[in-house]
Amino acid sequence: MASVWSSPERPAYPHQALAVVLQVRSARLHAMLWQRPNEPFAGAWALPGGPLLPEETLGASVARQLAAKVEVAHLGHLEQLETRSDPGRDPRGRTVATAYLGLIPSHLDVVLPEDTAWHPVDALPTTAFDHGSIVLSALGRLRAKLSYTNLGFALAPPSFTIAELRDVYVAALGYDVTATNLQRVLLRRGVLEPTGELAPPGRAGGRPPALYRFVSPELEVTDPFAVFRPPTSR
Amino acid sequence: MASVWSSPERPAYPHQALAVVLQVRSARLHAMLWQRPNEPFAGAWALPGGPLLPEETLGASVARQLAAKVEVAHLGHLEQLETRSDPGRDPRGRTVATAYLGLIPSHLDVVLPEDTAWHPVDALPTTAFDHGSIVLSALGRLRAKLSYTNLGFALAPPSFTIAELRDVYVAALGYDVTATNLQRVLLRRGVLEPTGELAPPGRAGGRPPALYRFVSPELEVTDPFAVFRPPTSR
DNA sequence: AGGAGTTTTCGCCTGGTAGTCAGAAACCCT
DNA sequence: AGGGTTTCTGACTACCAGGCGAAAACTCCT
Repeated sequence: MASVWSSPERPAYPHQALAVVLQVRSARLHAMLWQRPNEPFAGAWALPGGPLLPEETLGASVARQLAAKVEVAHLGHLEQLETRSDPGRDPRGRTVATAYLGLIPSHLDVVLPEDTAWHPVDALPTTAFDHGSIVLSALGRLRAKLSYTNLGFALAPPSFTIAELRDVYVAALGYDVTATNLQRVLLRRGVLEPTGELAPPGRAGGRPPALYRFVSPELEVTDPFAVFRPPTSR
Repeated sequence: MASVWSSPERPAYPHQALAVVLQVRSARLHAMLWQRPNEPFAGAWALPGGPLLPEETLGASVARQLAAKVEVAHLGHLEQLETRSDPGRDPRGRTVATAYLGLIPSHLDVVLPEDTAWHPVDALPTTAFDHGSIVLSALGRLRAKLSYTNLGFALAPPSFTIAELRDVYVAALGYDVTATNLQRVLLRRGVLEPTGELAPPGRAGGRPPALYRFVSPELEVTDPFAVFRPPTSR
């Protein structure tokens, strides 16, 4: 055991950082994928990513690789997901990959390179390597955190009406939610606050909706969901 | 970007698998650590772990490294935590480490090697590298999952009284919980079931408590805690 | 054998939160 | 001015967690 430390061994394997970048576009949740020109998996769609450099953290590596695709400043959130190490995950030889989850607010219109495109997560094309299952893993993480954190800030525009926010949540969660509940819950938790302004009504008329914003652009757990929580904490 | 795939580059860095193994002992939550004999961090306590071998998954690697310390069959649960990649985390040179969380049921009396010992998590000794913060990360994961999954099965004996189970939860969570609530909640969720047997009362007398067991030894999410859940799911 | 002490078990009550629904409010268009 | 549309607000219901106290079941001591 100590030998590991006393002689940091050479090899290991190429380590790459991958990113599952998600955005709500046209009321559907999309993942960013690029199409592989070469074997293996030529023509299949893969997650953006690349090798970890000598003096780089994984987080910095992901950000650097993504810079080739999008404005990194557009990322509303970036967090580590999991590390895949199956020796057979790349037919050419062993690689270890650490996947990240990246989120882009829905109001940003991202210009992608030629080989890269958005794909609805509920209708993914043929994917390369284990990237399909990594996308599913990212989806699970996003959906869980949307419910018990304020993570919505990373998917929503700077300000929005409750109806617009509802569309974002419906697309991301994949099931219907009512605007009434969304508003009441997020307001009580202190996740949302009104800006004081109103948005113009739609062309069909209707009462002008109030505009809201997320109170904090930092990830916070807003529902402790600790069922055996101590009496004083509630 | 494609170059990454077409020529799997050499270097990368030594990749190791680490494990935070936790067990409730004498009503306190303990972490398994071994004392480093050499520099750096000579005398400090470190997490068990070691290098990833050529044909090994990270999960298998962790299990193999732990076999040097404990019976792997004793592990009630093992899951990946996170991957640390800070270039400065090892003063001798760069390493990347993937940490796992391992749990051992409280009734097993694990015999540890000479250099290895259990330490209460609320009074950790001086730790090596970034291992102290990794233990804290594991703690957070355990405490969260105890509340919304059936993870307790990995910390508790095969059968137990509610009072015994309460002691395990109190130790693991770090705060007081009432036996009444614990019983009612876990029973309603279908996590616990009575064995039908009774345990003998303590030496002071008292009503003989019923024995319970966890219904499933597999990790399951028992509280969807999805606040915006669809109507039918409840 | 009976009573005191101990521990578990069960039922009731309370408070807080999510889900539903209907009506009021505010605006556009004809 | 009135009908259509959308948002907002409040009331009602259901469910669940937390707290408390009484009843049950047992041991020990006298």
